[in-house]
Amino acid sequence: MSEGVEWALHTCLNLSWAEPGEAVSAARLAAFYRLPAAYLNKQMQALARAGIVSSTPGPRGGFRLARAPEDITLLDVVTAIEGPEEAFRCAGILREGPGGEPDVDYREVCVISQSMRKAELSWRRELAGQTLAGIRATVERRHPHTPGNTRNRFANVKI
Amino acid sequence: MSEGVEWALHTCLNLSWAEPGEAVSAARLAAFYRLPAAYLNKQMQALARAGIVSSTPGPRGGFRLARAPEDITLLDVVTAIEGPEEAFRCAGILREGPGGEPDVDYREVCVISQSMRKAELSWRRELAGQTLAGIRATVERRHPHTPGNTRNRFANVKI
DNA sequence: GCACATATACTCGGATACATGATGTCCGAGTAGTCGTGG
DNA sequence: CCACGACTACTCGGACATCATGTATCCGAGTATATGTGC
Repeated sequence: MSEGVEWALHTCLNLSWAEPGEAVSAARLAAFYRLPAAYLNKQMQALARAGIVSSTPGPRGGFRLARAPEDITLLDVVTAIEGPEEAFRCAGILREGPGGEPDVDYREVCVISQSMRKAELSWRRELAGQTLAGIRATVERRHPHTPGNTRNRFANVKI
Repeated sequence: MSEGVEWALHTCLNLSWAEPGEAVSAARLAAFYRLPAAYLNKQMQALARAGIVSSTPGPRGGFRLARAPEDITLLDVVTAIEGPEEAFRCAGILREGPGGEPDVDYREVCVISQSMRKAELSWRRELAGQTLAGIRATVERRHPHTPGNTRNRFANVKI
C-alpha cells in the first residue's frame, strides 16, 4: 500500500484540529512530520478530487476538511489515495484455460476470486466502520493536549 | 497486490487435482493458462520456500503439494508470494512530529496504525479461514468434470 | 540375458534485463492582501 | 481622509524527472531415464 495513505490519514486528523474555518497550506501540513511538501500536495489533490478536503488558492489559502469528521471514514481516505480497484484483481485467467468462455465475467464465476473478494470486503467493512471523528476522540482521550499542540504548531511553525 | 498471487492460487488448486504422487513441471502448469513458464517457475520457488509445494528436479520432476489441501489456507499462499509484511506499514511519522520520542514503537501507540491493523487482521482472518480443500470442494460441486479435465490436460498438453 | 557405465534430455534454481508505477521535484495560473496614488 | 488600481507574495494544480519494485527471461547445476556395451 502506498505510503501516501499514512500521510493522508494523519494529515486529515490534523486538519480536524485546525481552527474552524482556517485553511492550512500543504507546506505547514508537511512541516508537521518533515514530509516533502510538494509530494504531500499531490496527495492532497487526490483528497480534494474525492471531496474529502476543499482547497483554496492564494494567501491565507490551503486545505480544510470538506465534511464533518463524522462523515469521513478511513475507507474514504484509502480509496481516495489508492484508487477504487480492489487489491486482488482477478484477471480472469480461467478464460485462457480449458473450456474458457470469452464472454463470461470470471470475477463472478471463479471461486478463488469470490473467496479473495470476500476477505477484501471484510477489510473494507472494517475501514468503513471507522470515522475520523472516532479516531480523533480516542486520541483526545489518551492525549488530551494534542488538539492544542496541533493548533499551536500550525500557528508557529516556520516554513 | 501482485498478479503472481492469482497464478499461485489457481496453480495450487490445479496441483490438488493432479494424480497422487505425480509431479507437474512448471511448463505444464503454465501452459494451463498460457502463462510465461519461467516467471511462474519463480513464483513456485516462493511457494517451495514457504513449504507449500515440494520440488523435484530432473525428468518426471516438477512440483507437487507438500501438504494436504486441508492444511493450506489462502493466507499461506498470499503470504508466500507477497511476503509477511502488512500492507499498511506504519512508518512512525509521529516520531517526526511534536513530542516524538525516538524509542517509542508507534505501531502500538498510534491510533491510526491500530485501526488500520485491525482492518488488516480481519482480512487475514478471513483468508486464514479458507482452505484449498474448501475451494476445491466448491469447484467440484459446481463443475463436477473439472478434476478429470485438469488431469487430462496435464497428461496431454503439448509443451 | 544381465549388469554396468555412459550419454542424454529434462527439471528446478538463481542471476540477469526490462517495464511499470510509486516517489519526488519544478514551474505556471490564479487569488488575497498590500501598497501607492489620486481625488 | 477615502476609494481605487496596480503590485506583490503566496497558494494550489498539473506537468516533468527519478527510482524502487514487479514482471519477464535466460543459462547453469543436478537428476532420472534410456542406450549401448561387455561379460
